[in-house]
Amino acid sequence: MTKHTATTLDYALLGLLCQSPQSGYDLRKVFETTALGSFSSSPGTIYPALGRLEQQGLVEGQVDSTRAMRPKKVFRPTKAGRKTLTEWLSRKIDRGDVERRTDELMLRFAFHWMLDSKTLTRHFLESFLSEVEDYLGELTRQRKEYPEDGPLHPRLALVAGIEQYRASARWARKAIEEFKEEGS
Amino acid sequence: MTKHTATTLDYALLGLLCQSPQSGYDLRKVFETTALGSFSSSPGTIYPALGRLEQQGLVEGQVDSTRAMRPKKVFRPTKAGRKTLTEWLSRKIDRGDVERRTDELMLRFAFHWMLDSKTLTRHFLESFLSEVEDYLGELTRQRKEYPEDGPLHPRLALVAGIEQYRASARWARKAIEEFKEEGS
DNA sequence: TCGCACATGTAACGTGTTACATGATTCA
DNA sequence: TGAATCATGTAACACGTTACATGTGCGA
Repeated sequence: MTKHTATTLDYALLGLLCQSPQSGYDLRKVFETTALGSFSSSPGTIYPALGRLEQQGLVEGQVDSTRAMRPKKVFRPTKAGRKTLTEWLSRKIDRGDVERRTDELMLRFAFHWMLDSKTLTRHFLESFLSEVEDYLGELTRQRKEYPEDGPLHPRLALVAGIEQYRASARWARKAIEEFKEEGS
Repeated sequence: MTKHTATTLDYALLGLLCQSPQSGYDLRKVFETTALGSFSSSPGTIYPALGRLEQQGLVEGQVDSTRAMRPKKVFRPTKAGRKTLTEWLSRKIDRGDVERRTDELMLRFAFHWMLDSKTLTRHFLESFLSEVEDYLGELTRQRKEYPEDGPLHPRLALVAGIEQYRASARWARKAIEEFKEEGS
């Protein structure tokens, strides 16, 4: 029950378990076969992480008793686990998140269906967009201030970043539209 | 001199020192004020990293003797250091790089000016583009196979990823044009 | 003289990476 | 019988994060 700060992987696991209870092995397959791959690699990370979550009382695992031999420990989130996850989902987005943790933000967004609230999702997208636009301003300024005679490659790398964030901004604007309608 | 595997931060430091010799404090400011911020935060990371690089003989630091009191250790890359860096710059790009280390790839590209070879840079961009297109195919397939009745948010998160990689692909195509001309 | 920017470091801690270890079940 | 897949873990290691420690020089 000790209060530890959870890592991105912890939240990813928690989120997946909220979708459907499953074993460590099942979770590994999800990471291997989907775009979530960037959040974990292998047994050495995932099993200890599940153990930690269990110790903290965020998930509970029970050995599947139907199959006698060949144990399989199926984990499901506890009430505290769900609360921790939703707290994370609704956490305020800051500059650091968009600067160096965009992937984590997208993970958060993916799990937002749990909240089942168009308002909260819209709010998430709007503050995401606002931070992205802010940061885009900063990047654009940096590109403008880049010395004319400086090497070409760093400038292009900067442009690559700008284009990526522009793409994120466009995506967010479009997504906001999808959550504009009234209702749940 | 022991052979250790270098981290991204190590290469970032090495690359910056190839641009101009400077102190740990100077380097920290670079990380704080530019888009490179995602690669380091603070003294606790950067000074130990410099120490490691020095032990491995990749950089050498000498205390600025002009200022009597108030020491300032200026680092510059050794020949081995430059070699390590260029080896990294010309390393083959694989799927894992585009899947989970795009930022590192952009860092590599930024330092490509050191190689001073349009051919190598073009080659870098072409294989980057090819891997990105490959991965885009995979992501698109995942989106198509996503169940119709599945939750909306994960699908949108997937689309966000797709759009980001599309932006990268567009950027790469444009950049390749800039390195098409004959010369150096 | 008060505080800020300069300038360099160390220590504890946790976590990801990599590699290894173990054994059951299924299928060719 | 051998290989691949299912299924869960442990151990060594290094790195990043965070917080702390220390002291100089300069400007208000």
